[in-house]
Amino acid sequence: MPELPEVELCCQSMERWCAGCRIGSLEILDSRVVSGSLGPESLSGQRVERVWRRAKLGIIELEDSALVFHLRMTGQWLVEGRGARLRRVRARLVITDGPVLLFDDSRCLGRLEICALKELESVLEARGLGPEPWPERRDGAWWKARLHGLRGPIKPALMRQDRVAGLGNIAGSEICFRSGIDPTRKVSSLTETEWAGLAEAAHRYIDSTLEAEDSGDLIYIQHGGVNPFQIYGRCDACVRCGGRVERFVQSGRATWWCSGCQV
DNA sequence: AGGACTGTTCCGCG
DNA sequence: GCGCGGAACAGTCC
Repeated sequence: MPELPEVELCCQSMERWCAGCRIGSLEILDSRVVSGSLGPESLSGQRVERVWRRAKLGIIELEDSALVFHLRMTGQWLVEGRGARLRRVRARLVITDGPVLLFDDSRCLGRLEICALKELESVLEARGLGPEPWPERRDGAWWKARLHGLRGPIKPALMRQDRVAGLGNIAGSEICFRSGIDPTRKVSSLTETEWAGLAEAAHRYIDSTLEAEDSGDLIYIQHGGVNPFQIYGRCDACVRCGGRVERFVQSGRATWWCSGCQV
């Protein structure tokens, strides 16, 4: 469950489950998921100070070290023993006087990186991430400046982690739809009014997705959940004009759009 | 059987 | 430098 809103909710849950508690141990069941300058054993006995998000990364900050996780496509943290369907458990994080947290990831694309706390800043910096689009209010001028110089279309530009961090393929389609902008429009062609609308749409997309998904356990569409999005995955009629929603491949990723609403 | 999938990284081409 | 296509990672779901 991989974009900014899902990672944000994951970090909030992790914070509830383990902040203030101590790590018993981190057991790595699949060595492919782990990397970093420290080994898993270095986390044992340390208190969890906080869990926070940067782009699509989650950071479990401890007294002297940090566990940075990336869920990629199919990773998730689950509480052991709650009956959730497990696909592939790659690591177990045992919390003293707390739950056992499972890092479950069917495709094994997700990663855990362990580093010293004093290295955390440089570890994050090495990712080359742009600034956060949320929760701070960003205006049209900010967005225009962030994407300035890109010659391609707006939708893939929104997914550039080095320009604005945290937006993914779903967000790209959703923000274009909500702001009424054709996803194939060149970045350089957007007007001031459109930048302002895009800024508003980005913030509303994140807020409303958080609200829609913050109902206990997040269930993804293909697992029988309700589609919380306005355009993404909507094979049926457009929610605004009733017209036909189209899907096409752009920069190798699916883009959903309504030709009636997006100019 | 075959295609699609919310992410990232790498390579090659123009 | 830039953008894009494709592949890779590896598995599940339809």
